[in-house]
Amino acid sequence: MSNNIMKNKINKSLNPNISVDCVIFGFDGKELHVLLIDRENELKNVVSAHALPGNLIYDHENLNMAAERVLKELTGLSNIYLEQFGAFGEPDRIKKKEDQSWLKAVRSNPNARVVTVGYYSLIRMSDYELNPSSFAKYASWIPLKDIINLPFDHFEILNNSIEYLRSNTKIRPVGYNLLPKKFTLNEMQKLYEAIFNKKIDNRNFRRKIINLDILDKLEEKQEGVAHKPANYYQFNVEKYESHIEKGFFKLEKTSVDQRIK
Amino acid sequence: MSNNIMKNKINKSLNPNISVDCVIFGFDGKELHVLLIDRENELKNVVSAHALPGNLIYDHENLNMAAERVLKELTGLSNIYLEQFGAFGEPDRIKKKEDQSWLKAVRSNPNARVVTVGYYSLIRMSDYELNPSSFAKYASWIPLKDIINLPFDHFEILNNSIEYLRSNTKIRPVGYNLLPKKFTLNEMQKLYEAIFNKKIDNRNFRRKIINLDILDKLEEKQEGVAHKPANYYQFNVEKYESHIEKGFFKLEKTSVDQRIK
DNA sequence: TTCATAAGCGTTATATTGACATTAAGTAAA
DNA sequence: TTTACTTAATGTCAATATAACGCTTATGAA
Repeated sequence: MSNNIMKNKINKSLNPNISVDCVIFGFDGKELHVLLIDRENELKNVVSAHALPGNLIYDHENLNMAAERVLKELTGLSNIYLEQFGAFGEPDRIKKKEDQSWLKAVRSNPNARVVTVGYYSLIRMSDYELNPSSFAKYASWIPLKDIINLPFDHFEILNNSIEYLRSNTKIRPVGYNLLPKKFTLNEMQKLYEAIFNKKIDNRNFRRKIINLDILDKLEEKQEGVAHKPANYYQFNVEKYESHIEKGFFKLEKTSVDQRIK
Repeated sequence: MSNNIMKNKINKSLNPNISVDCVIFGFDGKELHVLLIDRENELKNVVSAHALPGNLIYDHENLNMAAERVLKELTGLSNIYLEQFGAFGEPDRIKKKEDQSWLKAVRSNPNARVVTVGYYSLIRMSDYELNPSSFAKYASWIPLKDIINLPFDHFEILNNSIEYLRSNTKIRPVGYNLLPKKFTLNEMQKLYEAIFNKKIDNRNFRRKIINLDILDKLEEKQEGVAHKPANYYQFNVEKYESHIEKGFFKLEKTSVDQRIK
């Protein structure tokens, strides 16, 4: 048989049994958001308009490539570092009644059993929210706390990704991907509070972060704020990288579980 | 074994694109071992006789069930707690030339693209090595350090599982599943040294473990050993469970990388 | 001028860590 | 029965990290 024909065939074929789903976290300085696609563009009358960006993979691409491609196709985002956090394979995970009409609309084999691989990423919302036209028609940032259900097993996948994000944050600094280039220590603290949904003592947080020696203090300060202006900081990439493998963040005992007001 | 009958039966509902592979770690008091199946029972002339126990999943079972079933079918082990540690989906992961004959022998669709989900577990070798007849014909314990290659991407999967095991061990005590019911503190220390492949200061290790307050000191001592007999300890399951989420183990700086003699 | 708001700082008591060396208890061999 | 051998078991100190805690400062708004 001809390799080329074979190849072309394969290249175009979506594998009916394997998909990827992406959980993209964004931070706006106050709370965590998740990037969800808006399925109303594809079909009216779906029960829940939002869903995680995800789709079947091609047989010629690996899982990372698939996640990057799917994310780009569905949200316009590209060059995003994605990290795998789990595979989800309940046999009935896409069998819910309310999900069938959408499945039939977008899948050529809507009854196939699909195992999905979850990827997650942390990005600066500000890098993308300024130019929403590129993808806002199909995707939007939804505050994490407002997401109370999702189609298929996406809500479970989302919860898994949060657990993963938290345990990741305990062993490495995560702000580099989520915060703007320049940020204040309080913004950083709020990020950590948002991730853990806990309050953190500001004096201890500052001391810990400063002692990590991964930030450079800039000359610049906030302007136009009705309070003492905060100093801007930025990550020192070199030092940051060298700390990534060391493990560094523990919650203190007093940062008990409590909703942040 | 009636390979053909099995094959035909299974084929009706085996998903050709999704498999699970299991990395079962065992500890004999000295070093880590991995449970590998012996493919010579199925086919002569394979390049590497050993492989991770793994196979395609059924469409009616979830990933955990599949891993448990596959493990039991290939090694005889059952009631093993398995934990997922990653999905592996390189398009060419089962395309190596030397793996094709074996694939053709055991798969009805040997060219299908397969994404595999890795599961791992830690077990007491002593629970199983005493009764090898149950599975030793098809599987055997291989010292981790002796495993230098494996078919497909199994070596990469194995290395991933080790990384996972290590980071897991840093945040929770792992001995419960690997050590015998009764064990000495030195056995436990050797387990940690085996996992991290580093030497640990015995005084500091003892202090840390004792301070965790997850062990009960038994009245019993070693007998018949040509040195001061060590005290036996066992896990206090209640305390152990309550510590699991707390995170507890850090390597000290002096435990630099070095082969244990 | 005062007010409201968030920024930014410091100390103390406690707990944890790492580094390090000697004695104890048993078996085996002489 | 003495000695040798082997692994078990223990203690301390200095340095570091942690948690708890309240007041002052800089700015824009009223």
